[in-house]
Amino acid sequence: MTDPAPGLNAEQLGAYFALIEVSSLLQYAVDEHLRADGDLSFVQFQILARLVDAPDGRLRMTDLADGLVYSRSGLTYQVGLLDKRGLIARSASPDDERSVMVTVTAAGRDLVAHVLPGHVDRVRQLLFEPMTGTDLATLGELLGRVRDHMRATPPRSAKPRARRDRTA
Amino acid sequence: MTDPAPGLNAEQLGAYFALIEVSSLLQYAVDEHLRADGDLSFVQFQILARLVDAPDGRLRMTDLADGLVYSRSGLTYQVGLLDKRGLIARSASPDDERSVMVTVTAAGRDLVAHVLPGHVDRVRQLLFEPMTGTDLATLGELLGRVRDHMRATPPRSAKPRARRDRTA
DNA sequence: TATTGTTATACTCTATAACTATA
DNA sequence: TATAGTTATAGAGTATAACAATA
Repeated sequence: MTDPAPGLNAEQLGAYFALIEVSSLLQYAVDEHLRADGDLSFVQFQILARLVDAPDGRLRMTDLADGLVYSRSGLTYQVGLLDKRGLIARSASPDDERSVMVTVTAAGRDLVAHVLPGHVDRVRQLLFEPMTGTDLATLGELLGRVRDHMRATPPRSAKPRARRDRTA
Repeated sequence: MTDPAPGLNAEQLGAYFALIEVSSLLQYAVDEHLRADGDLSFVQFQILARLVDAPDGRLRMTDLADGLVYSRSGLTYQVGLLDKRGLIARSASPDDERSVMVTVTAAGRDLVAHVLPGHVDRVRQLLFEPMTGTDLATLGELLGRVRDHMRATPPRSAKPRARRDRTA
């Protein structure tokens, strides 16, 4: 900072900070709405949304953990909360007895449907209102590319379970 | 989702999700590094970075709270932690007796300097590696515009203190 | 032996509300 | 009365490690 910073120029720094700030503000606004309108945290909403999107509304715990930047125990905790509220159901997987299938219930789908319009409103108002169609296409392509790079590159949240060499 | 979602088309949805995912992965990686290399959370690093950037390395608590999406008490807590470690110092403001000036200490500057190269490395590797120069310029301009829009538009984190009508 | 998931636990963080002091 | 900041408190969330069960 101050003087350009060793390695990132001013332009890069600006883009980096803007990204952090934009996503923070967006998540803050979206989280606030989800809690008020559906008593859901953003993480819980993401879990439900993924399930609604999945074939038959079902995913294994592991499939859920991937994609969400999340520890296994954290996911168990959140899924447990959703389970208590009857928004999802857990069942044994037929193929692999170790796995747990998570399925959205009708109530879960209803809640997502209830919450989605307002959610989308906020996103549109905050994120997309100041964009042109060209902006949108550019941003989507670019961020998609970056995401793939991040997912592919090096250390993922889905890091090997048994390793503890986190330098910490 | 599934069917385009009421109000956001597939392209918008993709950009939205990519943004959330990219910033989550980035923050996760960056946070991990900061903790390992400097025992700092991302929030703490942001506080220090803002101070290092400020004239005379000083800002009022209120100035710090703006910009960071943060409650006042949360900021007091984090600044308190930094204070205990001798990375910042607090003092009364000469002009306004109510205000508290926060100043980075030499130790704080040293720590930022120590941590910055690795921090920047991660950001560059994850975020900027898959970008062209044009991409960078575009992204910076676009996100800057969106940020200004978000800051200007409606409800900010710096929301009026005395209001409690949060629909909650 | 590796993988899936849960649990127990300990801790960090965050927000709300009440409070003090100054403008 | 409004603003700046702190504190007490209480709760949500997260991660680590240990554990059970299946592959």
